[in-house]
Amino acid sequence: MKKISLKKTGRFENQNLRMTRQRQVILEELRKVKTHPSADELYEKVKKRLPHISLGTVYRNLEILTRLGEIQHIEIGGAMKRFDGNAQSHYHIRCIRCARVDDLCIGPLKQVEDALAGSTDYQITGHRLEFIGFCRKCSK
Amino acid sequence: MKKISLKKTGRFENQNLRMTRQRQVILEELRKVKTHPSADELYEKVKKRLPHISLGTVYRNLEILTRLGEIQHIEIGGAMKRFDGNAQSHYHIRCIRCARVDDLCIGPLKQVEDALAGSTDYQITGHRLEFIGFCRKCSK
DNA sequence: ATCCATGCAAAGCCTTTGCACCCGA
DNA sequence: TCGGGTGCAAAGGCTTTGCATGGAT
Repeated sequence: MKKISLKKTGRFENQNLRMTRQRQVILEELRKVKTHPSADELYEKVKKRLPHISLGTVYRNLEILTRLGEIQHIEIGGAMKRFDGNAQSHYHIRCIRCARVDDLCIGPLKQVEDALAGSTDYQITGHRLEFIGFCRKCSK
Repeated sequence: MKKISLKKTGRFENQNLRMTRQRQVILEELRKVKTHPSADELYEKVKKRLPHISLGTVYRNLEILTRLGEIQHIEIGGAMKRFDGNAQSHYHIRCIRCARVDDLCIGPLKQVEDALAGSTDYQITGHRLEFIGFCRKCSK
């Protein structure tokens, strides 16, 4: 497998970060798969190459790599669930900074699901769309 | 405040569910606010009217009400974070039944953010879109 | 009178964190 | 060498669950 190098980007050096064996393997294993593993699933994969790695290290590195933009979280919102008394289909917008969530008054965008036509073998039942940005208060 | 009645829909009776005072108040309080409270925040509100209610009851009812379609969760994905080795912006599709997540090969839909123009005072920085449905295996 | 729902508390789960030692640059 | 990184384990925070009791129909 081609060894992944991030040195050219300078992302690590510029932030006083080091490329440890653990970090490298975590990144390689995540890049290798097409699935979207949880931290624990990735931990299991990495452990085959580095049997003594700890789950905490996996978490720490995933957080760092996400911050650097090398990988991404799949998830809208935080770990804490939020509830909406309005069961009607509508979209939300979330503030990056203060985590506030507001409703949007635009209705379901038909073109969204249309755009998907033919490019998946899933049987689509719906979609969820969330915008992110800064709320008025946090824009200042 | 207008008392909420779900009896006309038969949603409760048909499923051998009962409309308890706790369930009613939880639903009323959630309908009353425009924010999107977490379970705990809602618990605090409900507790003002029913001081002896337990957090567990709030959780149980939110789960039931969501299942009935009376309210909705705001959150894509589950409580467990998932990671993607591809930091490029792309969309995901998630299977309702087995929770599997796949990438979609359609790029960012420009019209999505365009559709929002003028209907929010947020400073938009991006959006997240996730489709939901049944994967091929679970469609059978 | 049923049996679903509740309150309480314990258990679960995923994630974060403190600390002493390790090691990449 | 030096300070970021690691392993380990404990702590955290939110959510779920077991159980005896309560209450809606």
